[in-house]
Amino acid sequence: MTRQRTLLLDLIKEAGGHLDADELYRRAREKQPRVSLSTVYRALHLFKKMGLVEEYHFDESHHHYEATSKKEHHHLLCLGCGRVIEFQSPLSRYVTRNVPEARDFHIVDTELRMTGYCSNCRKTGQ
Amino acid sequence: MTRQRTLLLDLIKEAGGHLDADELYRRAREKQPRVSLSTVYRALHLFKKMGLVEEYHFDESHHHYEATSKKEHHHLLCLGCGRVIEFQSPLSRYVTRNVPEARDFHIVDTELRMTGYCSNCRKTGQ
DNA sequence: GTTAGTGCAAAGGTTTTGCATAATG
DNA sequence: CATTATGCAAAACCTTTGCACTAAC
Repeated sequence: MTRQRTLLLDLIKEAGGHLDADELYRRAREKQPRVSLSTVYRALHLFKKMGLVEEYHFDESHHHYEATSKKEHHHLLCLGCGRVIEFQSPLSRYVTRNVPEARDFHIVDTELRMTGYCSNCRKTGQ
Repeated sequence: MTRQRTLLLDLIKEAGGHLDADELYRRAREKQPRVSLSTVYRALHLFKKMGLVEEYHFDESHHHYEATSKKEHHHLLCLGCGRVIEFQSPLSRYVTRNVPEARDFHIVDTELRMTGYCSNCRKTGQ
């Protein structure tokens, strides 16, 4: 555990939500101006492997990361305002119970991503 | 509609499963040796916007594309052999019915991606 | 001290763009 | 013939890697 890794993990945890590598890099440099992007990526890989952080594929271009939480949760992405709404739902249980193809599958990870328009954006005509 | 786009759409449809841009490019060149990768990407964007094709985020690096099917379906990815198993499940209905946060959301798209180990890979010790 | 992590810059893979040429309607 | 799509090469974007240097244990 190095100074950089401690900082990065703290930032991820205190962010609550999801960060991308670049945002994490920017926040890290405010505290330690000399951290490099490589360190950020290397730390993210490490944290992911250690199970401390989870990687999400929200949009087409790049990834988002988030501190692993105990509860299974998923994301709603609003196409209007870009807001990301988290919700809890035992989807992996639902799927293992209801989907024959999944029955003899040993599930490691479940990622549900729904896109659409939130109530606000629907009112304002998107 | 140009010669290239017709070919590309045909290839996507006849592939059944999912293709990435590069695979599509390779197949296209077998029929029309001079198509370019740019054309492939431009066509994929267009098809996506037209609703003819859907984009999936299976792994971290690049995207996969698939002809839009009528039935809602999702994917199981085996971490052992790389196999992709499709299954049908009315998950968006399940979520809109059971998740309060989703109730006043107008859902456009639902993408569930589960990773794990298929029965074969479990038997052979992964 | 030895091992592992860092910063920098350069390379990697995927996707996008500018521009002149060619094809479409 | 005007408009739109194409091919090519170059750029952009995100991520990874090589290597000399520094920090951790």
